[in-house]
Amino acid sequence: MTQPNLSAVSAKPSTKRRAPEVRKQEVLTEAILYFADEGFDGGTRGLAKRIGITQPLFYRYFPSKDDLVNEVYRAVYLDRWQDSWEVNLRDDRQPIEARLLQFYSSYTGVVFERNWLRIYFFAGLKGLDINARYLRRVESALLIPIWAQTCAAFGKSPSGVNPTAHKANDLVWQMHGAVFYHGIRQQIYGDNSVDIDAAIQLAVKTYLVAAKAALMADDHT
Amino acid sequence: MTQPNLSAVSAKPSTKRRAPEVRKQEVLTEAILYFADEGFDGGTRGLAKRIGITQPLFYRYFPSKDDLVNEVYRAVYLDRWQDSWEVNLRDDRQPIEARLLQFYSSYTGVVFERNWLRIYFFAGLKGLDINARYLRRVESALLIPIWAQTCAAFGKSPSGVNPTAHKANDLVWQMHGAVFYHGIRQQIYGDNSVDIDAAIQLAVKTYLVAAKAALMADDHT
DNA sequence: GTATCTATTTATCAAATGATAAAGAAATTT
DNA sequence: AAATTTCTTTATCATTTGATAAATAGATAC
Repeated sequence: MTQPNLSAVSAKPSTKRRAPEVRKQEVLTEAILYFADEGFDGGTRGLAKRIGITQPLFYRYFPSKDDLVNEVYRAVYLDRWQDSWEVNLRDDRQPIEARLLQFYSSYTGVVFERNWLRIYFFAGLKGLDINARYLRRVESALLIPIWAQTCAAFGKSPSGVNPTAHKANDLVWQMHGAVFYHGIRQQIYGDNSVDIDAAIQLAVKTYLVAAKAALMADDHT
Repeated sequence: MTQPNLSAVSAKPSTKRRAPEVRKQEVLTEAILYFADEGFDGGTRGLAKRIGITQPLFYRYFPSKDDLVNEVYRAVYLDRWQDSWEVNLRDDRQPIEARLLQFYSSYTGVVFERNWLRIYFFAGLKGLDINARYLRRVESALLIPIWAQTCAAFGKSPSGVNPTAHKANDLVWQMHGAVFYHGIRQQIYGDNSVDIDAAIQLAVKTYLVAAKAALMADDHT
């Protein structure tokens, strides 16, 4: 009945024992990749296999799959926000165009990463409030400051501006949307003909021209 | 053992017998709504309940769930393409601005419908080629013609244009992306502060200004 | 070296999934 | 009205899912 040699041959040379914090971090790191690939309906067994552990081991580190998913969110969205974005946008030692180019270069470097964007859309489709919350932060911490800095760069005060037919931030949203759309095409649709840098340059340039025109139009501040 | 009255009371007054074509269409129509809500991982039992039939009945009309899903795609994407888009964009009896406004009004009316956009993203995340195929059609049938018409409107020939730092269609992609992004915010993220019409007007206006500048810049045709 | 602790696995569960076969019921044909 | 066709349901299956309990095995303490 006993097969002493078989167990010695076939068995697992792989999984070593880890310190709890190490293992938990390892699980979380792999979970990000896994859920980005499979969506949140991806099975815990598939994830376990990818890590090289057995499926019930999750439940020592996370009470339920939902808890794991929530930690994935936190890791992806909160931890990857860079405060330097907000700081650098306000640094008026550099011209506004340079600041915008630099910001979008850094921002898209984070946001147009496959995991980030895919998880973002999985969350949006699932009706979670992650996206709305994130967008609110983007608007208040990034887009509104961008408009304020743009106004300042052209010697205007944001409050005194009377936009012709659109709300003040619409131009910023337009630039942001144009850039973001290229990331979607690249990462979600798998279109590899997209040139992000070119898109950023064009969007920023177009934005500044349009903003200047809008700000100079009502020249009676 | 027999409960004659119970069956008469509780039983199903709902499901009537239908002609095959009618039922198949009914299933397809509801499947679009259902998969747009739940994603393609939504269960066949949930869909059956929503229609008011039993789950095995699907397999009389569709060999497998995958086949049903494929018919959903076809119905949503192929059947909703409007040839008038291509025609009207080329109708130079109207100024280019009016044509663009009219086109995006009609286009977003179709594409920014909840079902359409959600299924589009579910497909994209699942790695299906629907999106890439659709985008190729958008580019060849809509965006490239838009650029050609724009050039014509400013008295240029598309081939003779030497764009400064970007490819010829980048400006069109930028406009398209800015508009599309608003649909995403509205339908995927559930942001109801989005004003699509305003976004269209701004995007078209900005595009035409930028295109004019780009076309007039290299004035040596 | 034995005992204790804890990280990991094996075995297992209940629920849900896509799918099939056979039974039932509403039409239609004759 | 009986027979036949076909639309629909009931019963059921094999897999897969998230999750738990008990057994194993690698550490550390004594």
